[in-house]
Amino acid sequence: MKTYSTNEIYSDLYDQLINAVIPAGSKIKPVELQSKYGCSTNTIRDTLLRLSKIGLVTFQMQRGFRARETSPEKRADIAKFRVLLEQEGAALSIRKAGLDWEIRLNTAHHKLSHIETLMTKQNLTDEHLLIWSSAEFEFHDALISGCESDILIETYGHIYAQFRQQFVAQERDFGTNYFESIIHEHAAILQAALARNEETCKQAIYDHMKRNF
Amino acid sequence: MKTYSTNEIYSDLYDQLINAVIPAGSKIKPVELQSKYGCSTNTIRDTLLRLSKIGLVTFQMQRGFRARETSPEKRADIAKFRVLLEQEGAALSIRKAGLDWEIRLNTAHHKLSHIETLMTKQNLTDEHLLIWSSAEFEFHDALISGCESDILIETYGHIYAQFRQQFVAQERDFGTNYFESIIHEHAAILQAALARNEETCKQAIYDHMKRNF
DNA sequence: ATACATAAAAATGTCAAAATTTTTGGATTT
DNA sequence: AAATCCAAAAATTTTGACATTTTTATGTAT
Repeated sequence: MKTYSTNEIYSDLYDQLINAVIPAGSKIKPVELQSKYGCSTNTIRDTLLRLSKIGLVTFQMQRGFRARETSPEKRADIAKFRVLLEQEGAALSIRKAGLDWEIRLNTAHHKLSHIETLMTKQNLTDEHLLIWSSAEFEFHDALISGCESDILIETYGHIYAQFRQQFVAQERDFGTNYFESIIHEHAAILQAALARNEETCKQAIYDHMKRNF
Repeated sequence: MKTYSTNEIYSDLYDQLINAVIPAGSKIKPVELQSKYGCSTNTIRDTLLRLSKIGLVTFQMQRGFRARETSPEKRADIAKFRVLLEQEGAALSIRKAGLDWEIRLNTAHHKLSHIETLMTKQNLTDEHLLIWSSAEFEFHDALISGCESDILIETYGHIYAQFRQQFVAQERDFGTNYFESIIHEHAAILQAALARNEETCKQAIYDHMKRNF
């Protein structure tokens, strides 16, 4: 039987929350996870407290933990907030960042579009989805990485995680069309960013997200 | 000797962090707090993990806890991010909120301006500062309360707390002028909000914060 | 003196048991 | 049938001891 280090417990739970293996809104009981991870309930508690920092888990005194709730309203709320942060982060990057940023963004986009092209041709496994998911984050993270605001980047990371949590269970109807659309959307964002066109870039970010409102 | 409930430990530490009794950047050792609060180190650890959710405390595996670091750059960063969130929250409130919001905002402003007027006349005790601080938050919180975005409101709360933590130690040179200035700034925000003028309100928010950039 | 290795001390993390609180399910009353 | 009460069960929190890791202090070699 596999034994888990605390960090492994953390990232395993993280993945399960992100991929809705632990469904949004469901109760999370330390006792039930104890046997799986081979540790005490306290270690689980500790880990869940750390996950509550990024908002994947909610915590109430004497009532324990839950995977963060979801609803159509909450999904729209997160999506809109993500747009606000990403637009600001991208605009600041466009204004302030240098060549490093352009290279980083380009690289991230290259990886992402490679994976996305694959995914229009093959039927998609969970494995693919996991790789895609992290590549997508890296692209968006690269986009805002030149903004020179640590707190914006930190907060965006939390919101992106929550966004995944809320939507992943939702859109299992990916289909070929979906990836073909977002290939173009990501390309539009990249192009506007490299052209240093703030308004076009903001618009492209909005267009990329608007299906989720 | 006073005994503390866990919630009291939490809010006591919260206050100490907000008011820089625990200075920004300093190490926080559970063992040292244990005797003061009359509990085990684990309970302190638990509480500190919860405080790290709102960003007042940073945590690193195997390295324990610190009050969040401060520096001129970090202060400017937090202040600018606060402007972003508050401008968006206020603009959405202006667009969406109804009479309830106006009343709530007006009430909060009334309280705040009363306290601030007092503070131009008397010399200010820590007691006053504590009351002012919570009234100030209530006003800004009321301003964005009509935005219909839970995640924006939640995040704003965290950022506001961090803002206080970063700045309270800084501007001990309050002086009479300071309160006379912010009385006008708060009034300008209120007036623009009630007039439903988004751009003016955003500008007033910016003006209120710009001394901190 | 500087750098490196090592031992002692301090701090942090993990555990299992005990104490506390909440939830559950059945019996009783309205 | 709905609401209230109670006791048993389950879940959560707290504790103190123990294990691990990091930090500090000391001594040795370069």
